[in-house]
Amino acid sequence: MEKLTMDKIVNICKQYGFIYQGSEIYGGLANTWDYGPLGSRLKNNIKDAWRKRFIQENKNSYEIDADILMHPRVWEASGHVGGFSDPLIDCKECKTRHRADKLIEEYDHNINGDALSEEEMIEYIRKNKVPCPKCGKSNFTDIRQFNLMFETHRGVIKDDTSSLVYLRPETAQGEFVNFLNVQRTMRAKIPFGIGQIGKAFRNEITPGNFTFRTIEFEQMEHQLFCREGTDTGFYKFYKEYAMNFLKDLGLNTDKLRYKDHEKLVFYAKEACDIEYLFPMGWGELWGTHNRTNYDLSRHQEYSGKSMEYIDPEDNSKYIPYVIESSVGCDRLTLAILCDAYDEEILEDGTTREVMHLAPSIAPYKVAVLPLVKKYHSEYAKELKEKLSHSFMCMYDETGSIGKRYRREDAIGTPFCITVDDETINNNIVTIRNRDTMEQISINVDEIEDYIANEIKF
RNA sequence: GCGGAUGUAGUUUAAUGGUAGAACCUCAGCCUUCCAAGCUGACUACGAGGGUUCGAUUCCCUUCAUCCGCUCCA
Repeated sequence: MEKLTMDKIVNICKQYGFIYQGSEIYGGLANTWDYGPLGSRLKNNIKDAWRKRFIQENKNSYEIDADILMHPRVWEASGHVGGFSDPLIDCKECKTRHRADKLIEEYDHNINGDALSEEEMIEYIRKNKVPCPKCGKSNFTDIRQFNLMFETHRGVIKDDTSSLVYLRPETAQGEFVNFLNVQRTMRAKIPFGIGQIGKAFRNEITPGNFTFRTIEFEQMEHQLFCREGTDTGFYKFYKEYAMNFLKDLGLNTDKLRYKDHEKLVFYAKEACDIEYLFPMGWGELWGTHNRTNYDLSRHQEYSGKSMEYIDPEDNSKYIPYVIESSVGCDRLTLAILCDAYDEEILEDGTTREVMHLAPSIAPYKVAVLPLVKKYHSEYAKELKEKLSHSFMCMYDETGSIGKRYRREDAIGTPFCITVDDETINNNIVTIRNRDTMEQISINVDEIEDYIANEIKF
C-alpha cells in the first residue's frame, strides 16, 4: 500500500460511515466532525474497553460523569481564567499574528515568557525593539488576550457578567471537585482513583488534522489519588498501564513511543506522553502526569473547603498527590483507524480494503450472509435476528458472496457467517475470519459462544 | 493566524460562456451454491454568495471547507 495520507483516511471514514464532516450540507463548520454509525460504535467500544481496564479491573477505581458546566470559580482555581489565556500580538507591518511571550523567548532564550505580565511583555518588546519573525520590523499592536475557554451565559440576560459560565476546557476538574464526595460515599481509602469520560471544549487558535485537534473533543481520564512518596511509583505504573492498553487495542508498537516532557508545567513533577505516528507525523495521544497536590490545594484555597484526607493507617492528615492518566478519545479512535486500514493484494491480483480492527472494538462483530438469496435468505434473516440479541450483527444479501465479504472487510467486521443448504438441512454454518480468510464449519447453536470468545477484550 | 494547493454524483474523473458525459459504488430485477462475475434498468453532481454577461459550472471578487507546509497546542 502506498503511504497513507490524512486525506485518504478522511475519505475512507466518510465513504464507509465512520466520520462525516460536521454540518456538511451547510458547507461544513471548521474542525467539527460527526461520528457515523460505524464511527460511533467504534468509539463507544473503545470507551468500553477503557472502562473495563481503568475502572472495572483497576483497583479502587470509580467512574463519575461530571457536568460540562461548572462553577466559574473552578476555572479560577485551575488557573484557566487569567493564567492560561494566550497573549496575542499583531505585526502592523505584515499583519502576522504572534504570541507575545513566544516572541520574547525567541528574541532572548534566557527569558521565560510565561512569567511576564502583559505590561512587562509589551514594555520589553517596545524597549528592545523585538523584531517580527516574518518581516523583521518592530511595529506591533497592543497585546490582546485570547482565552481558550468557550463562554456562554445562563439565564436570559447576556450582558450580565454574573451569568457567565464556561464550557469546560478539560474534564479533570470534575474529578478534583468530587474527590471528597467519592471518597466518602464509596468509603474509599487512598490510593484510589476517579475516572471519567466526557466532552471538553477549547477555542484553539489552530485546530486541524482531521479529528486530531478539534474544538470539541472527548477525553478519557483517570486520576489516581495517593500519598506523597508513593506518587512516582504510581506514575511509572500508569505510564506502562496506558501503553499496554494501547497494545491490547491492537496498535502497532512500531508506531508508539514515549516522549518525556522537556519543559514541565510549573506544578508537574513528572510528565510523559505516549505518541502515535499519525499520517502527518508523531502526535500526542496519551499523557501521564504527576500533578502533585497542586489541584486539590488550589481547590482548598479557592473553595475554603478542606481537601485533606485522614489516613486511617496513622491518622495523619494530608492533601493527596494526583497521578493523571489522560487520553483523547477522538485521537485514539483516529489512531486506531489509521493503524487498522490496509489494502491487501490477493493471490489473484485484486486488492481488498481491510480494517484490521481488534475484534473487541469492531463496530459490527458478525455479518450473516445467505449464500443464495432465493434459497437461504429466510433462514439467514432469522439467524441475524437471533444473533442481534448478543452482538452488533449485519445482514447482507445483495451481490455475490465475494462482494459481500469485501464489504465486511472494509468496515472491519471480524466474522462472516454464510448460510447455505448445509445450514438449512443440518444447521451447520460456515464462519469466515476477516484476517486469515479461513473458514470453519460449526453448528448454529455454537455460534454465540464462539463469537463471544473471540471478541473478548 | 500566515503561505501554498484544491473544490463537478458517495468515490475517481471528462467536457463546456448556451446548466454536464463516464467509470466504480449504491439500489431494483434476472442470473448465481463461498472471495469485488454477467445482463437489464434506476438514483445521484458543478461548495456558497455576489459581480460581469442576453446567458456563468466555466471569467472576476468574496466567502466557506479540506489537504500540505509554517505557527500554535497551559
